[in-house]
This record gives sequence, structure tokens and C-alpha cells, in this order.
Amino acid sequence: MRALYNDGRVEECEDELKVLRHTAAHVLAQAVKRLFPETKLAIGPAIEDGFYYDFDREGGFSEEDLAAIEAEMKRIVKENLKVETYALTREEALEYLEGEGETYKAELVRDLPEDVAITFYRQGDFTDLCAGPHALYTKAVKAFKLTSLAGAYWRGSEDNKMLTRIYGTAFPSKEALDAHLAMLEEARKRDHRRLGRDLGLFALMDEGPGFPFFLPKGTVLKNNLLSYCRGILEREGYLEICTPIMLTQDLWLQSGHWDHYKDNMYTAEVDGQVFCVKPMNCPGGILVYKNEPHSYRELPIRIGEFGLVHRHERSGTLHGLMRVRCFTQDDAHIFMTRDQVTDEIKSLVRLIDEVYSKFGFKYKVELSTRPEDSMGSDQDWEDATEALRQALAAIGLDYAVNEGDGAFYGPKIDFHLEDSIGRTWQCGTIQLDFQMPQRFDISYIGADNGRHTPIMLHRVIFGSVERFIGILIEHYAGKFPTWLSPVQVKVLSVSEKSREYAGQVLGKLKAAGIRCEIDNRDEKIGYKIREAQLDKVPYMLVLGEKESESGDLVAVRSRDRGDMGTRTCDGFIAGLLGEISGRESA
RNA sequence: GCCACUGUGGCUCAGAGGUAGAGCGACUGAUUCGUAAUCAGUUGGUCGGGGGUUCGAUUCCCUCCAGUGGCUCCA
Repeated sequence: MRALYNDGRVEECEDELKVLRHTAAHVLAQAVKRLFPETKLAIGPAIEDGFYYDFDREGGFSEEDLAAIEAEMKRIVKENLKVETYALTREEALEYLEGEGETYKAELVRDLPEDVAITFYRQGDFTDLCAGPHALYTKAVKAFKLTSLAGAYWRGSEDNKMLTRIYGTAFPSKEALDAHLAMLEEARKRDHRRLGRDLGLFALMDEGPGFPFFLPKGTVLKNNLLSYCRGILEREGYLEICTPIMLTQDLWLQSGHWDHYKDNMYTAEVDGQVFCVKPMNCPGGILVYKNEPHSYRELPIRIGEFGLVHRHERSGTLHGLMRVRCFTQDDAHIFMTRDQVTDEIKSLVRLIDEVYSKFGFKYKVELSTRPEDSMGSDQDWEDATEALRQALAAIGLDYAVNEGDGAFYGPKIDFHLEDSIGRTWQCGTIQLDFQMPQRFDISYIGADNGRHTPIMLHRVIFGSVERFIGILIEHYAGKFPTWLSPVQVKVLSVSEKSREYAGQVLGKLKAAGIRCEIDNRDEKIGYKIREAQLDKVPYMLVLGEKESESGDLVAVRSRDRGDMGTRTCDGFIAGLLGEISGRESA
């Protein structure tokens, strides 16, 4: 697609979708200004899968307004207005914008660097401060849809006024738009909240907003993940501990959590003493380390804990299992010497890659640096951040830098996974911490027989087991690989004549340690299969008179591959046990 | 927390200022069946909670709670 650049050039643009959507944002703003002239414009960029525009209008907009705006946009597209661009000096731009009452735009102009051209784009009766590029005519925006209304703070700061944001999406063709909307509809079916309920995995109740209940089947899933994880701890030389959920406030004062994290902490007063429910496991882990003296010969000491942490998250931020108020971390704290840091981080990055690859996840890596609200010396922070950087460089991993997003005690490497509609969620994290060891005055005896302070590393692989399960549900659309499936095999009797044989087969499966259920109801086999299929059970054994007469045959139906024919029961069990113990992906 | 929206039986959803309806599910009975829905009957809701307006509210208003999409914040 050809686009108009703000220096007047007209040429083929690199990112057609982006240009198209940015122009759609202008059409949106134009429609809003036509219908509601008193509205002030803020910003309106193209985003991942659409565009938005932020407006300031007394009372905002309603859903009905949205429909009217969309109709006006269609009119503007039909008018096929020519898009023009021109530059103004800073003074001219300010004078114009102030004259129009566009105070937000004026603020943007004031903040523009000296050397940047201040350009405007005009289409018919609408003009907007903009760096472009844009489509040449409004007709380019033929396939679009306004999708939602939301509040958004001016310049993304909670201290500023909340504006009204209108989201939309646009595509080069109606077909592409429809395909996108259909994809969203498909994604909705994979939503872990829906599948979690339909498959009986977990529930959220009014009695515990943000505190998920794991139902029997979800608990099987969770326990299997944990035992997979325990296998890794063993292989990698970890020790496992359990520390209390509640500890005295003094501990949290000492760790610095009270100063930096108290808004998120639950507290209780008992016998005149304040206790805090742990929002993190690290202080507990440190106390365990401190419980006995350590030699440099023991380092690195790796201590793992599946710790249930509680954090008071603001009500509007909760989201199914992805964002909750209590969750299990597959946490570990590694105590080591300075020269062990790089190797340890490198092996952790590889370990996380191993685990994520096992599930077939793609992930993004971020390096998060010192936040404003943090503790420790600049030198410590610089050293720690540099150590993380070096480890990432040594492995040659691509990563983005997320300035100011570190933990309050240290910088971190974050691993982000995607949900079914492309939102990313932080799961794994490796955090380097020079602060806690000092605050708790922990030590080891070095080769020089002197007392030294170890360096501490916090790490999680799943992150929040709950969040990881949420991602897992969406990733597999509920069709878990056999080793994770709450029910691995469902035994289906064709009629009452094969009931007894079905019972025998079930017994064999149970004896082999396979998670199985039986459906012996007076229903037709098609109906039973349909139910098992909807429950996403990986294997169904269809047992009728033929099998029951043979005495040792089962007809196997796979959830994913359909009818697999007949084989011996023992043969089926042997194959299945192999699949399960290898934790094979579906 | 903020903005907008939503809240009707287990699930999906309809309804309207005059004391609630469908399909699926569940239950009961009949049927005994070969790879994604057998038939019939029955059951099930203080229409999210609390206030108010009204002769009368589930429907209108206020408020609280919860959820959804965002913003902010974060695993």
C-alpha cells in the first residue's frame, strides 16, 4: 500500500497494517469530533491487533455512542477524503492547538524535542497532530470495527485524569477482518476460565475473590506438575523445604517487605503481635539457610519450596488463574559465591528453556532493571544487573530491557508466556539479590577461614503454578497430554452385555496406576463417546461383545486420532505407561 | 483502585412495571444399542445482596458485592 509520509513523500509503506490502522484511528477521531465537537483529543496509535484513540469528554461515551461513531466512520470512509500533510513551527502549532482547545495535543507539542518536525495530517474537516505516515485516502479503511470502550489514564499515569479510550481493529479486507473476529471467537472457547469450569478443574467463588479453589481434577493436574518439578529439583541438586505461611511482622520489617510491599500484604494480630501472611518465600528460605553455619564447600546451596503466597492485588486486576491473590510458587533460593553467579544463571536459563520447550511454549525474555521504590546501593544494583546481562550474552539469548521493572531487592530476568489471545504473562523469573543476604546478615566460611556474605538468587520456573496452569489450559485447549490428564482412560461399555468385562478392564487399568473412569450407563455408545470426547479424555476403550468374548481385547479410541482398532488390554496398558512415564506431549 | 459494561435455575440464553420461560444438564422410567447426542416424564430460580420509588419491582433509581474488557500495578 502507498502511504503519505510527513515530508510529503508518497511511497510504498513497510507496515501496511500499521498505517491502515493509524489512519483508522484518525477516522475514528474525526467521527467523534463531528458527533461530539466538545471532545478533546489525546493520542491514537496503531497497536498489536488494531488501534485506539483516547478522548477527553465530560461523561465519556456509551455503547450506543459507539454504534453512532462507527456509522459516522463508515460515512467518512465513503466520502473518500484525501489525506494531506503539512508542517508548522512550534509556535504556529501551539497557537493553532490552543485555539482549538486541544490542550493534550499542545502538551505533546511542548514535549517534542527541538529538532523534530511538527507535522499535521488533514482529511476533510479533521486535522490532527501526527508524524504519519497515513493512507492516501480515507477509503483505505474499508474493513474496520470498533471493539470496546475503556478508561485509560492520560500518559499512562494514575495521577493523571482518566480519559475514555475507544478500541477498534482494521484490516485490508473484509475477509481478513472476519477471519480475525472468528479467531477471537475460537480463542474464547479456549479461555481457561471457561475450560476450567467445563472440565471441572478449578472454581472461583464470591467467598474468596481471587483465591482459586482447585477441584479434584484440577488438583490432579497441579500435583502432576509439581511432581514433574520435583523430579527436576532432584536432578539439579536442590533441597526442598516448607516454610510457614505466616510469620511475625518483625521478619518482614527486617527483609524490607514491610517498607516496599506492605500494600500487598495480609496481616493478622494475635496475642498482641502482628503477623504477616507471606507474599514471598524468600525470608523463610533465608531463615532456613541461617539455621546452621555453612562452608564455601557446600555452595551453591539450592533450596526449593513450593510456597503458597498471598498478595492483596487490587480488585480490578484479577483475571481467572492468571492473576490471583494467592498462588503457589515453584520457588527456589540459591546461595553462592560471587564467581558462581554467571554459571548458575546460565544453567537456570537453560533449565527454564527445557521446561517451556517440554510444553511447546514460545516465550519472550526481558531484563528488568532497578525500580524507583527499591533498596540497596547503586554499586550493588549495577553489579547485579551486569551479571544478568553477561549471563544472557553468554547464552546468546534475545531479550528486551524493561527499565525500572525489577524487584525491590534486585534486577531480574523475566520469562513471558502468551495466552490464547496473545496477552503475555510473566511466568519464570531469575532475580539476583545482594540485599537480603546483607539485611539478614547471612554468611558462609570461606577457604580463608573468614566469614563472607553469600549472594542470593531467587528463581521460579513455572512462576505461579496457577498462572502456568491457566496458560497450559489455553495452550492445549484443555486437551492435556496423557501424563497431565486428570482422567487418562475412560472405559465405555457398549451395552449391558459387556458391563462385567468393562469392569474387569477398569480393574486392570487401576492396578497399573492409570487414572481411569468407567461409563456403564444405559446409553448408546455414540453418546458415551461424545461425552468422553467433550471431557477431553485422551483414550477411550470401547468394549462390546466382541472384546468381552475375546477376554483380553480392547478397542482403543484416541481423543485426537479417533478409532485406533483393537489390541490386547495388556499391550494397551504397556504402551500407555510408556507414554505417561515419558511425559510425552500430545 | 480507576473507566465502561454485565449479573435470570448447574451451563447457554430469552423475557417484561402486575407475582418467571426454552434448550442442554440432573433425576425417574422405557430402551440394550459398536465409535461425537434414543425416547418419554420429572425436578430445579426470594431474576447477585441491601435500600428506595410505586398499589405492586426481577424490570426504574441509589448503593454494595462479584465478574468482563481496558488503564494502573504485578507472578
